[in-house]
This record gives sequence, structure tokens and C-alpha cells, in this order.
Amino acid sequence: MMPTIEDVAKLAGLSPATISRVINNHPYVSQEKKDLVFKAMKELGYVPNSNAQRLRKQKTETIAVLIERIANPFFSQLVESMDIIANENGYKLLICQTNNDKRKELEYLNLLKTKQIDALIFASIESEWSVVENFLQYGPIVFCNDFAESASVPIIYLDQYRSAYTGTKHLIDKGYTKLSYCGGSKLTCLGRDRKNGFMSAVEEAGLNILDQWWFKDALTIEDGKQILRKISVMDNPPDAIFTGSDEVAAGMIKEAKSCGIKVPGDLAVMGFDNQPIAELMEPGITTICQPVKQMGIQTMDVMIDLLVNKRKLEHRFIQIPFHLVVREST
Amino acid sequence: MMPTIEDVAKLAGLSPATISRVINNHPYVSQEKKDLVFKAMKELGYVPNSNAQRLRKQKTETIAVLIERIANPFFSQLVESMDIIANENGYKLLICQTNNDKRKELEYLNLLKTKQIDALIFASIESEWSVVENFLQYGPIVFCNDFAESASVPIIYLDQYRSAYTGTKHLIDKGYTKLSYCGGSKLTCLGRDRKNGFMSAVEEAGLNILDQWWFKDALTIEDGKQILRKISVMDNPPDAIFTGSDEVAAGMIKEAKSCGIKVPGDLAVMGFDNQPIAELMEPGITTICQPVKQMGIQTMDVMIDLLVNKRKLEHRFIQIPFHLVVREST
DNA sequence: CTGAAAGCGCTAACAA
DNA sequence: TTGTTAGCGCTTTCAG
Repeated sequence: MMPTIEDVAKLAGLSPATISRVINNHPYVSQEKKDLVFKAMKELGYVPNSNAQRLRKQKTETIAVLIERIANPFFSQLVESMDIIANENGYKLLICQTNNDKRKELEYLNLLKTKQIDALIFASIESEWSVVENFLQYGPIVFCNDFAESASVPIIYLDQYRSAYTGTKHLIDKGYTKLSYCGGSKLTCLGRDRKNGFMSAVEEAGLNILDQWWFKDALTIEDGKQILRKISVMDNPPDAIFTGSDEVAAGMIKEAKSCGIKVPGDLAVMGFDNQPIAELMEPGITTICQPVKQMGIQTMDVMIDLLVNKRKLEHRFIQIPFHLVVREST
Repeated sequence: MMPTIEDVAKLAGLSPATISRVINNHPYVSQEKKDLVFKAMKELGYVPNSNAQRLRKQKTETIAVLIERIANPFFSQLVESMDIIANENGYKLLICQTNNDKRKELEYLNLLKTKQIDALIFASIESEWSVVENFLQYGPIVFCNDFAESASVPIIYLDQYRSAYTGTKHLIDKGYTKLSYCGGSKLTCLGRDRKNGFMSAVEEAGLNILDQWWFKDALTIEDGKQILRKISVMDNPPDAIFTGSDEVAAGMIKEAKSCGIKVPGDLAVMGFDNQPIAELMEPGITTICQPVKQMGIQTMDVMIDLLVNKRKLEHRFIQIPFHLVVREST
């Protein structure tokens, strides 16, 4: 079947060791033999068996990245840029969808133990750091976008507190007083910081938030529509809403049209991310621009540095800049 | 460092073979020994080294899928559903972005040869079948969405000819006579069939298409905007345009607003895919609904069948249904 | 500069 | 039902 290194050796009249040296660009192989090896390899259509190499070298040249869902544009863009950098450096990127399932997350973490990956990136996290920590002995771990409390590894992060504060402040400055908050799925560090930023601006302005103005688990366009329907039948509805995603905001705007609610006349809507959709909607969605690609690139740069230059794995926060994009929805 | 099967054997007072049997659920292991093995494994925190398993078994439980870009919503949705089915059947899905680069595609094909994957799915293809064919000896290959001419393997496909014909017919029935066509990147089977479907409806109606009404390489929102700008300055512009993607259509509609062109008054715009954006835009985009998830699921079902039941790899067309979704943009 | 040989961790005959 | 043994294909000392 597939030719092995031994077949090449035989054909070239050399030893497997020499073939291996050529494959791995070792110095001290005469040009003459090198040519012989290349010729034999070509003739046989030889390619080294990666599993044998991995077993021997105890390395896989593969990095895993854990995300919620690839169909979420934020993650697909993040992953795209990570993949490019990884490939440029000779690494493969394994994309792992957790769907916010702790069990699946743990399974993926086990890839480190079973030597199927050299390193792992969390772009979404469910587990406690105390659990994750145990896997550090098997390879470097880096956080990006979200992180686990008290994690002692590099964290590439956008200041959610300040960005939410900025967005909320914008609403307040525009004169809105009945603010609603629409958060994501879980209360991770990201969710917590974002909520605190919102609250901080609200308290500073001395505003009061009714219980019914709080929404959570809003992730999709559909979620946005549903929330808007709830708002549409409220006795005392909010006059502005801060959402954690452009998709939710888009769903709300779409549904508002059906319900006869004017955006921003009756309800101002803020998104988050600055996805393409934020610009395309009518009205355009005011949002916080997160440089997703940059985040992916920088995260992978850190990881490559760890892997290639064997830099020490230590805690540091790398801030990603953000900015407010004002459009018509507020 | 990491405990090996031998460590477990020693601790349990058994042979490595027995441990292996337990790991692989072989019959004929007494419950008593099994318990001993589990206890020892747990105590050592043992996990089998997959590279050793792969080398020995000559299997990876990994399937690759080749796509253009993961940030394209069509592909990210496709991949999401494939991943779910793959995981349910104990397979990992390796996502490979080719960016329409033949060289990269070939690199990924080589994963079959180097035993890093068991099988491969093309959801986008650049190479000739004559090239791809040579890799069949290393594992099954299946096409999905697009395919290579004369490929002799399963092809999961949406009838592009009929769908384009249907969409174009819709425009003609609405009374538009100056039709423009806006195609994708390359002239693959998918692109060719779609174009033929368009032409067929056009010829049937006896319409004339000006040279300047043909556009190609349109993929993104930005591309759509640019094309609209070109149209906006034409002496004799089209009155309806058939595009190959909702994103292109969305870009055109957005830009039309800036240019003072009415959609559909001055220009009717048709999309393709029925992405979420098609519903969200104002006007809503008339489009062809492609059941992406179903496509992903069915493709993976075929692949799993091939892999698990060792079904024979033979040519067959599996049709995915489509339907026209009429909204306001036409 | 090159080759011989050991062994990465596991599985599957073959024996017992 | 269990153990012994021979590799899977490659890399890396260690000798020469």
C-alpha cells in the first residue's frame, strides 16, 4: 500500500535515518544523497505518515479553539482570522463547537491529554478555572473574548465594562431614561463585566430600571423578535434597550416594524459587535465595534509565540480597543 | 509523564492486552478484571494516546470538509450541521478553508495521504476530477453543494439549473425585461448550471441581454455595492438583477438607497440562499431557499454510511429540494 | 556525513 | 478468558 520511509530508503540505496533527516531538514546531509532521496520520494509518491511522526515527536501541530457555535458570525469571523495565522505558522486549527455544553467542553479539553492537539484556545467558556487548570500540564491554554475567573494565562480581551458603559452613556446622553438590558446566555466574566458597565452608567445617571426591563438568554434574531413582542404589550415599556448582539438588535428592529413600534422614536435599540448587518438594517444599528479579526490574529500570535518560542505561559491581559458606532437606531 | 497502557497494566496486575480490550469494548473480559482496569485507569488518570491508536489502527475518526471561507454564512451553517452529525457518530470534523486556492486545496487533499483524516468532503472545489480521483485510494470522497465534472462519487446537490430558471422566470413573469446576471467567483459546475438555468428562462422569453449586464466574481456585500454603483451610471441599466447570493443582493439594496435608486421600482433584486439577512432587509429580498442544514446533514449521513457500514463508494446524485421565496425586492 | 537499533504507545494475532 | 509478541512508521541517540 502506502510507501514507507523504508521503501524510500531501499530505492535510494540509503538508510531510513537519512531519509528522515532529509524530511526534517537536518543539516549534515550531502547534496548528492539529498537529491537521491528526493528522487526516490517522488518516484514512490511518498508522504510521511503523520501519526507515526506525532507519536514519535509527541507533537501534532494542531491547535483547538472552543467556540459556542460556528454559525454565529462573531465566532466564524474570529475563527477565520485565527485559522489564517495558524496556517501561516504551520499549524492546523481544529474548531470545536461546545454549544455552551460543559460536558462537550470537557471532552474537547481532553484532546490535550490524548495528544490530539498541542494547545487550546477558549473563545467561550463554561467550566471553572479550577477544572481547566489541570490541563495546563498537557499544553498551553489561552483565553480570548471570554475568560474564566482567576485564570493565570494570557487573556485577550475587550474591556466589556467600559464598552457597555460607553454604549449606555450614549443612550443616556441622547435623553433616554427608561433603559432596558438584554444580556447573553450565561453569567461569565464577559457577561458580568458588561452588565456592570451598564449598571454603572445607569446609577451615575440616577435612573431606575424596572424588573420587567431585564432580559437574558438573548442570542439570536429570533430571541430579539420575541423580546420585542414582550415589550410591545408592556404597560410601561422601556424607551431604549441595550442588547448584547447585533443579531438580537436586528431581530427587534424587524419585529418592531410589524408591531408598529418606531425605532428609535418609540424604542431606541443598541447592538454590539458591528456585524455587517448593523450597517445594512434600516434604521442602521448603533453598536459597539469590536475588531474581531484583530482579536483572532492577536490571540493566535500569542499562542504561536508560546508554542514556537516556548515563551513562558503567564497571566497577562491584552486589551483590544473598541469604539462606538452611532447610526440611526438610537 | 503521561501514564501509558503499561502503567495501567502493572497497577492492575494484568497485561496491556487486557487493558486494550477493555478500552475497545472487546467481549470476553471478565467483569472482575474490567473493574480492576477501570480502577487503575482512574487512579492514574489514564487516557489512551490517540496517535498511537491511529498509527496502529490506521484510522483517525476525523473527516475533513473543504469550504471557501468559514465567515460566509452559507458555509458556516453547512459546517455546523455536518459537525453535529459527525460528532454523534464519533467523528471529528476538520474544517479547511481553501479561499478558492487550488494549491491549498491540494494540501488539504494530502491529509488523506498522510493519514490525518479518514475521509473528505468537498463543499467547494477548484481542482479537476482527474486530480482528485487519485486520492480515492486513501479514503472516501463526497461532494456537496458544488462538484467536479464527471466525478464518480456521491454528490449531494441542489438543482442549480432549475432553481435559477425558477428565479429568473419569476422576474420575467413580474414583467421585467432587461435582466442582469451576477455570478459567483468561478465557473464550476454549480456556476455553470445556474447560468444555464438563467439563460434558458431568458431565451424562452426571447429577451435580449446586453453585455454590460453581466457581472461575475460577486461574493460579498461589498461586491454588491460596487456593482450597484456601476449600474447607477449606466445609460441603459437593467431593470432586474439575478444574483448568486443574498449578501450581494443586500449590498446592492443598501447602496441603491444611497444612489437614489428604488428597489424594486427602478431595479428588482433577487438573492439566493434565503439567509437571515434576506428577511431582515427592507425591502425583504426575494430569493431561492436552499435548505442548508438538510444539505449538511444528508451529506454527513452519506459519509457516515460509507465509513461505518463500508458501503461501496459509487456515483449518485442526491437532490436537495429548493423553493422560491417571494418578498418585496422584486 | 551516514547507518544501526531502540522505542514512541497501542492493538491484534496467536498461544495458552 | 488472558498473556506474549510482533509490529504500525517514524525519529533520534550513539557509533562509526
